[in-house]
Amino acid sequence: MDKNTDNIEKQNKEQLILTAAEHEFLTKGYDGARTTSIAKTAGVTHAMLHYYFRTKEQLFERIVDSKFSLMAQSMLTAFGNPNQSIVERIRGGIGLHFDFVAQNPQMPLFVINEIISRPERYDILYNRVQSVIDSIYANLQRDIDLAAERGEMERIDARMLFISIMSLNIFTFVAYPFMEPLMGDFMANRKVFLEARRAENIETIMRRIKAQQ
Amino acid sequence: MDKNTDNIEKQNKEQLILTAAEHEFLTKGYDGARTTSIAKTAGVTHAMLHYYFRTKEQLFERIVDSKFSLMAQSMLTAFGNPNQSIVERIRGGIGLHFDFVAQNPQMPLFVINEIISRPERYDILYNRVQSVIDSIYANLQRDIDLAAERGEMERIDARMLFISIMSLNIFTFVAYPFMEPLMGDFMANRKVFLEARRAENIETIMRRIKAQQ
DNA sequence: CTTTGTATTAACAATTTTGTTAAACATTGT
DNA sequence: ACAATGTTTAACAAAATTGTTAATACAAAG
Repeated sequence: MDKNTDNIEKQNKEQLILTAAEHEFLTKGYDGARTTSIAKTAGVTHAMLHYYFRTKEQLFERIVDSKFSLMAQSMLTAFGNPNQSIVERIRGGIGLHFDFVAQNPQMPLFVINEIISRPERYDILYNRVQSVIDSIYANLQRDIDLAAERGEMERIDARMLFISIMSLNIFTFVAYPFMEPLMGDFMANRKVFLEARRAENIETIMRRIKAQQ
Repeated sequence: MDKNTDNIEKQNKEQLILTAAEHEFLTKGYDGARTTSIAKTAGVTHAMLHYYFRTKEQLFERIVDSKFSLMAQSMLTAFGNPNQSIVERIRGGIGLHFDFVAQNPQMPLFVINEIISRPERYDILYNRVQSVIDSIYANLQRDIDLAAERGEMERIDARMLFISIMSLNIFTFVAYPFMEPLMGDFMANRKVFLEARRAENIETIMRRIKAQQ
């Protein structure tokens, strides 16, 4: 009668499936993923997978939910920093965001693909983060305007800035497999390249917002 | 005995399938695409589809080939301009590239997804464009270095510059469905937003390469 | 030690999807 | 007219994939 009878074991099985599913969905997308393949990777029969998660759909939602909130969080927390100057907060935010994407390089493409193929499903999700985004944007824009008036930086629309930062940071990883074979030695050492790219992105944005004299 | 008996009709059928297939593959990817759906959209029986293209795979390759060469071409021609100064060539190239992506907004994601899911297949394709890229890069880098020595612009690695431009231009469209609902009125008018974004991308890169005094 | 709910397996069912085939149909050159 | 070749249809076959079920094992509680 105890639901948690064998909690360790159960968590193991369920967790094994979730881990395998995460990898399968992130690398192959919903359509390319196979429940049999997930079960095989997890080392369970595919009936077990259906026992725990009923349908492929439900298993997928579990993965999507965790990845989405992580993604949204990363983009927002990077710029909510404490009592630094706005310019330094932006500089630090770019780096933080870059590092997050570097540690979850498949996530952006996964999220983008998923939203494109089933946009209607994410209305609820959007509503949940909308207010947070609005307030972050308002604060950021206010600080930018204030700093601009003091001549510390260029006046710029915070949303444009946001898009530019995400573009530079995310595209690096999204297009990595596409560019790597074309760039010869330039991207051969991934770590070296990513460090240079990180610095380049920061430099690009810093110059964009630097006050013109 | 004439293979081209009813050439108009045949081209119509074959072309109808190709057009429908292009749309299906670009919007749903290989795994999400259904040959029955393609046939239905094209207004032919699904046996017809197999008659003309034998397999889903072969039909897909027809689409991929055309899209890939277009994509590669766009990235390369944008910067091969005539006798302008290098700075003006770059400025113009960003705009040209942006406009190309604007007219083919689904292509980058399609190409990236395809390369990620079957990288091994594109070795031949890469070899074909490798030499062109190498020569474009060499010329661009040489012109940049010369201009930098004359103090007309900042010295910068041409490949880094290339990646930044592609990031800014492509990400705008790749992430459009993701950002649009989050940005409120900002992206409501697509045309207005894209024009502003185009200008912003040019401005960002121009500031990046502007000579520091 | 029986009951009860959960975990597990193996076999199977249902559906979807791709691909084939044989026969009917059409067109054109001779 | 008719042979030859390409086109089209409808029905079918094969495979893959998701999902179900019935039987059984197991662990814990009473």
